[in-house]
Amino acid sequence: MIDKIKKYIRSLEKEAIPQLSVNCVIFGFHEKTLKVIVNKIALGQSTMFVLPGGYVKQTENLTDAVQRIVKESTGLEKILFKQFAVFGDASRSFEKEFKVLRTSKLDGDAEVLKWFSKRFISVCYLALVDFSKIELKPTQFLDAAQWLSVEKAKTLAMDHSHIVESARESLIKELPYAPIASNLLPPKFTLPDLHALVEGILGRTIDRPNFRRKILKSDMIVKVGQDNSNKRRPADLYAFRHGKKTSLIDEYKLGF
Amino acid sequence: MIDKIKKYIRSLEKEAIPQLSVNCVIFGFHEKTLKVIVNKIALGQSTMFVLPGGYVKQTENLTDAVQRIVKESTGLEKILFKQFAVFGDASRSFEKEFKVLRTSKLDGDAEVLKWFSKRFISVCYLALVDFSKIELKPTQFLDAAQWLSVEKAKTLAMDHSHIVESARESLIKELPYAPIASNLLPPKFTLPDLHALVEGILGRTIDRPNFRRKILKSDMIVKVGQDNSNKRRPADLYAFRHGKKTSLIDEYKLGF
DNA sequence: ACAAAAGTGTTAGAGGTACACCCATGT
DNA sequence: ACATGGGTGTACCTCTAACACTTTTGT
Repeated sequence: MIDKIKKYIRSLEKEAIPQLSVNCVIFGFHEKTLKVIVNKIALGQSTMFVLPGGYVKQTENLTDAVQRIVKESTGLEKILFKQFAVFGDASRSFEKEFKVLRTSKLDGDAEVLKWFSKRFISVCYLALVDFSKIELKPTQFLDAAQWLSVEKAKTLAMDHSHIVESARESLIKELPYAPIASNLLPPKFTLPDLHALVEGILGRTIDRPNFRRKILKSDMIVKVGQDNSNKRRPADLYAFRHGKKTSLIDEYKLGF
Repeated sequence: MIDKIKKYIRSLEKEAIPQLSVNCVIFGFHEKTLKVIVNKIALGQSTMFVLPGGYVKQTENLTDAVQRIVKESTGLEKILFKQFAVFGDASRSFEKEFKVLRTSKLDGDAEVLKWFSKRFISVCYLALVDFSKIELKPTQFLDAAQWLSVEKAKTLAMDHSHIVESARESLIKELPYAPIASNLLPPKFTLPDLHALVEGILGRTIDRPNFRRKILKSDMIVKVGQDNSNKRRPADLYAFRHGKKTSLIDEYKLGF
């Protein structure tokens, strides 16, 4: 294992841009909750959770690196993503995290420790995926990824919790302008679904009747059937009209 | 000159993060126009304009690098700035720009050419300054910076025009949330000034009477006197109440 | 007196908020 | 029948957009 890691590090030193990484906050929506994908790292007795991420090849565009990383974790290819922040303070490295893992064999290895103690600048992207289409996969050095509710993602390694928080803020700011909902929901969905999603993103309640009217008047969704699920009164199913606007408000109003 | 550049490059190779740079879009407002600071590079017969920028030292936070660069160009220290995008496609370098400068001695120098042909990832920041406080200064390798109207900043070197355009979009999106106006105007200003500023940022007209009412009702500015300027009817002078909200709308409404 | 820019008033209509109410289904 | 969640109606109020109007200055 350690040899495999060393080999990987050496290949990065040749191919990758030094001290630069990419991290992805991959959002999904399930059971009325906004969730993100995290990777579990278990070395020795300690475990920690990190965001999916990786390095950028010299010959690779940043966006291509993101697509590669998202595909690794989710199998999906053409999804919506957006660069939202860069984290790169002078002290930003995995050095602390590595020193905590006393029980790991890696701890003693100078070459590996040195690599992970380097300062890294991370360009961060948020990505939106349809939860129901995702089959989480193990990646090269990690166990299978897993979903974690955004509310519970407060104890990730290094600054990754901050990255999630920042991604969420960015998502809120983008909500009015970008087709966010249509990327987080399956092709067919009910209005209560959409309502819960928007409430989940904003972190507050929205009057249900008013929400319905606003969305319906905007003309961005069409009724496509009935919900066959087995609960109470069946809800109408809707789909976003593609080609039409799919953002939740239609222009820069900004209060003016 | 060329030796000085070579020396600089060698110092960067020791101290700076490789392939990473910082660029600043420094906005100011003057004569009812939104402007940005650019540097003129004159080598041989050709000239080109670039955004203020520089490298990040290994031991330096990104924000410290930005402050250093802004200070170099403007002399100002505590100003508002915000990271808004990263540009870093695989083909992003100054190679083309350098090859165009046939008449320059630098063109023939392999070491310098190689340095400037490297792929660079640029973390971009927008900064807001009070135009009236700025005294533009020449920097290490450049003539004095100069103000250029945003509308005319379409032909900067490499992708710098795109960076400006992107900064402006970001500024518009931030307008409702951040204290933008108070950083672009002098401490005392008239309502017509503020009106023109917002129109300048948004790139469209706003009904003057309605604008006045909206701003005044928001309670974020106070009357502090009369304008002593020598035109027509004197306008009232206002100042932002610090401590109070200074953004143009007060909360995330987002259409809901 | 007149032009130009600052500042005030007014009105119709759109949009937001809050809440009461009706409807369809499973148990 | 009744609880639950889906879906509709409506009244009140605020905000917006548009434009007419008044005021204060310099010439």
